[in-house]
Amino acid sequence: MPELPEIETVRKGLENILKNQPVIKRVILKRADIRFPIPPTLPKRLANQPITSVRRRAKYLLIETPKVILLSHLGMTGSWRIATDEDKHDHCYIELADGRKLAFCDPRRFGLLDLVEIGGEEKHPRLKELGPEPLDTKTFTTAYLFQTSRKRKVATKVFIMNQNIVVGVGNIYASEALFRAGIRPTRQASQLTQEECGRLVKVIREVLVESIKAGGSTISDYRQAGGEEGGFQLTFQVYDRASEPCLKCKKPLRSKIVGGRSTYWCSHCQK
DNA sequence: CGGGTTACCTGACGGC
DNA sequence: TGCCGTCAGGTAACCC
Repeated sequence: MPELPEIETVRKGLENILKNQPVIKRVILKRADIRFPIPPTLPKRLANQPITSVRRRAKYLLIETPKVILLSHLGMTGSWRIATDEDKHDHCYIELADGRKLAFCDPRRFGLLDLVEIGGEEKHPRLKELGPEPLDTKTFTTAYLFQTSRKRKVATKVFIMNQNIVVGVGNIYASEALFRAGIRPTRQASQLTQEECGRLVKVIREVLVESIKAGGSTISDYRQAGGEEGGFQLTFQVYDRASEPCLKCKKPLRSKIVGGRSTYWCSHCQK
């Protein structure tokens, strides 16, 4: 479901919703596990804590309090909302002292809720292996991508979706970025030239930034934290457009499974 | 370790 | 109307 632009859009929405630093009154878990067990101490540790900030690392959201950080991942179908109703897939409610209630909902339960100790982000098992942020021009560079790809035999699409190489790129933006870069998804990562790595770095950043500006991509269930749909799905050039004409050359777009995921490209425009 | 496959889970949709 | 197969924005646990 959500890739970097969708998570960043949710982060901004939550930041806006929580900007007055509301105090958490009570946390209610509706089940003990989602994909992994939720720490049983989570409700107690968050109780009476003010929410001081909402940050993002990769596709994870970090809701910060002075004593502990609530880590969440939305998996394919997760969402945060101010709840005015109950959904059967709500797994956690955060009751705020101002009377509002935050709900974490995730029908497929591929998401995650966990705690991170203050200052312990580098040690957390889900965070410690993550690659650079694609929007950070200091760490996600042409030289970095070229060097890390040298001995990799995997398809370039699989390579850029590997969160240990670069974070935030999922199945949609991988296809979109490769189209923009003119690189076939199936090209071995080790075959990429330095120049191609430079184009990839540029277009990955470009497509993510454009999508964030549009509020992310809504396919079916992704919504912004305020419930609005995103708009970037209207600008997809290849994703989910198998056999439709390429917007550059008019040839029918191709699709096949690469690395277990549906993949779309133009065999004329991408080499 | 790198690379490939499968499993996890619910729901929507299309074909019969 | 219903049943059945397929697919979905992610990731980690398995294999070799």
